[in-house]
Amino acid sequence: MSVTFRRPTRQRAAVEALLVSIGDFMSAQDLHARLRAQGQSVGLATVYRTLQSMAADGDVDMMRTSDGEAVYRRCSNGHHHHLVCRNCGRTVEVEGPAVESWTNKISAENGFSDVHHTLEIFGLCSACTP
Amino acid sequence: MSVTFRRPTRQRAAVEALLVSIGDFMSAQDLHARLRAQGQSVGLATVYRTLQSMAADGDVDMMRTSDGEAVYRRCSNGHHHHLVCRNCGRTVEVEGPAVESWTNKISAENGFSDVHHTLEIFGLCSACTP
DNA sequence: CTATCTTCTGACAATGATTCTTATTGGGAC
DNA sequence: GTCCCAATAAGAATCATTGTCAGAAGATAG
Repeated sequence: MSVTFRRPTRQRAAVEALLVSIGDFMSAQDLHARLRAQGQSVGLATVYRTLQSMAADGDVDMMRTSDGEAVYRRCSNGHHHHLVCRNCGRTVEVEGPAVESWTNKISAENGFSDVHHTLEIFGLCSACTP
Repeated sequence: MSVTFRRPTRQRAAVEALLVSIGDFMSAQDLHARLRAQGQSVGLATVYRTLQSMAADGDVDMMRTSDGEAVYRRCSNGHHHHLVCRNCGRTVEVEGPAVESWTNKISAENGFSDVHHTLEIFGLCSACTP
């Protein structure tokens, strides 16, 4: 568990605060636009770098939308997955101990080590079901 | 199961043949470069369009690498997941009925319908384990 | 507090995958 | 063969992401 030191800067604080206030997945571009709209002056590259370091530290959760764009969210700690509404974007965090053990078993059976996995579920939430 | 009609063209055949002969995941860019190297004249946009339609028809399997690039592979039919070596790229297809039922259960519990999911496992294969 | 060391940041250029545009081609029904 | 329309080629355009590098701002020793 490498907990690299990060300097507390205005920009880092702004990104974190915005993530907290939104509480939902957002792309780096979107985050940057909102910071600008708030009058906060933060560079786009900085937003990217900050999100990457936060993701590396486990402070935010990163996932890719179906078209490959990276989106980030302030997240509870611990490994979990997402149930995402493909219509309204609502996201539910879910845990699956059974999935964890399954991936470990499968990996071991095939001689794979040092594994991690990604699992996302896309569908229509109750509000968006016709 | 919507089986849209596709015109049998030289380009489509070339893409399919190459996917079969390689038998492993490859990006659209890579596929295009190889076709060119073989002397086949196929446009890049055509490769993209062809792969997209093939993926839509279920003829190939699409997954995204950790850096967001889409890669495609001629695949056995049916839903399955992948165990990918992050060092050498070797891929093993795995099936997980338990995972399927788990995602269905979770989705139902949260009121989600019409769901699909993505699951990829990344690790080091036995040959690449130090 | 000041000097200094280092990391972080900002502006913009560069990259690279993917999509768009438009004129052209070729499959297939008749 | 002829006509129609989907498929294609070429390159431009888009867009997320990363690289560059000089300057700014925390940290820390003195």
